[in-house]
Amino acid sequence: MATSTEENYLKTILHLEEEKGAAKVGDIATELQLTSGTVTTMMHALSEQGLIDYAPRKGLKLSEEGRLSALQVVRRHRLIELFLVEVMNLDWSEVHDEAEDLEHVISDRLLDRMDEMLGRPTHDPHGDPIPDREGKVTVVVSTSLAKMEVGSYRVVRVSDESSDLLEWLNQKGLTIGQEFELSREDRAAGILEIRRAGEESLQLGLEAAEQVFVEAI
Amino acid sequence: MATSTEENYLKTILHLEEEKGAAKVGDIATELQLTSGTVTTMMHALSEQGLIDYAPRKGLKLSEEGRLSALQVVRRHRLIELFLVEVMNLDWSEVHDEAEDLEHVISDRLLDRMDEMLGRPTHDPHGDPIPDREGKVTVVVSTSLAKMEVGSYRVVRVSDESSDLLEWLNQKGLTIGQEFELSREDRAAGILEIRRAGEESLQLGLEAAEQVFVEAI
DNA sequence: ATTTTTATCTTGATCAATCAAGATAGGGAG
DNA sequence: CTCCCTATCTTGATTGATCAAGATAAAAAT
Ligand SMILES: [Mn+2]
Ligand SMILES: [Mn+2]
Ligand SMILES: [Mn+2]
Ligand SMILES: [Mn+2]
Repeated sequence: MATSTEENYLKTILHLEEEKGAAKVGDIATELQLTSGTVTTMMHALSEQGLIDYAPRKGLKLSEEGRLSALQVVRRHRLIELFLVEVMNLDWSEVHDEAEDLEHVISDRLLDRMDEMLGRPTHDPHGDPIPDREGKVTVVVSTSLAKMEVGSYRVVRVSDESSDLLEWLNQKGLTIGQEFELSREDRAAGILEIRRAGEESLQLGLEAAEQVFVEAI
Repeated sequence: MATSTEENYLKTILHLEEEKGAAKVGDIATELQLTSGTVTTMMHALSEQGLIDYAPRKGLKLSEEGRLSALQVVRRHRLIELFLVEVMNLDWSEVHDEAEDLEHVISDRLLDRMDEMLGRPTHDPHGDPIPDREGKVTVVVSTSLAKMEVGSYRVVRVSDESSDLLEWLNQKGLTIGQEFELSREDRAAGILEIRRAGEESLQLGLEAAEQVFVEAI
């Protein structure tokens, strides 16, 4: 089996492929906070194991086997996050780091118990889809709030990387499923205004809005 | 902080000190399935960090700090085991291995949630005491069933090392708290006979009885 | 077509954890 | 008092993961 280090590389490559179409050595290094030389070395190792197709200097991509492995890690990560929120009552802002470690040690047995206990859920606390045991993923259609025009929207997904933003969103009640009106977009000032029935209006910066994904309603 | 490898060494040393009075390099090697040279190297590292008092060739023992660290790992291990049995509904025969890994990655935060959820328990599923946050441990008084004479007893603790034995005990209803009568001890043949009201009598070998700890009633 | 830039690669080194093989110290046997 | 046995130690090597510094190739700029 892949070591936890390798699992983290695979997850990062999958993430970059989904985000930017392809994973480059430099991007992997940035995301994992490593030097590119270190990443190059690991690319050889992963290639050796048939987890990626790697042509030095030309590019790399997950092999079918690598993609499945990566999806299994993502599945573990997201199920664990949901478990921590639903069963352990931790806040959605504090489960990511914990899951980052647990995802590498939890047994299939225990994972299945969690899955069962949670009723075979399809989405994690941040709105990300949970791959099923075969690696199938429901696509979540959504656009970053930062790109939207004035109108009515529903929160569909939130980036789980910034704990601070998650805390703020939670405090303001901007959780998954929440509906609201984007009442003003002041691109020059980089500020958006959000309004909900019976609530005070809120302002948030574009950088924050980048992390919130919505669908029109 | 100590690495998981170091945590496992500390736990083993604590175990040996409790079991045999002192931990020797060779015993640590046997228990962790390593060569003695490897253990010697780690002894220098642990000594360096002030976790053990080590005099080459003379002996070693946990320092106060090392003892507390070891007890924290044991606390994590046992709380996790209990959580897996009580909350996750895993069998007491399958939680040890899982806890062996989880004990090194779980956060204080999550551990405390488990502790809270379980009602600040004092004993794990096998009857072993759970050290409190300060490392205080309730002593469990018990003797191995293998050493007992015919009479009435209550199961107080069971070794958690043999998954097979745990499964068998569970199937026969010989769980913690269970009372029974030791009706025959045939030392020559290495067989003990156990009887309970309204149940068929059971036979078990001395090696198995070694692992079951009881108190007279 | 050259030159320059820059991402990627290679190399030599380090650190943790480990083993195999051989050295050694100390407690017991004679 | 010497010899020997055995547990413990030391040494040299390996593997995984990493970095710093320098080499190189492909793309971009001139
Ligand atoms: Mn996450
Ligand atoms: Mn991780
Ligand atoms: Mn255990
Ligand atoms: Mn362990």
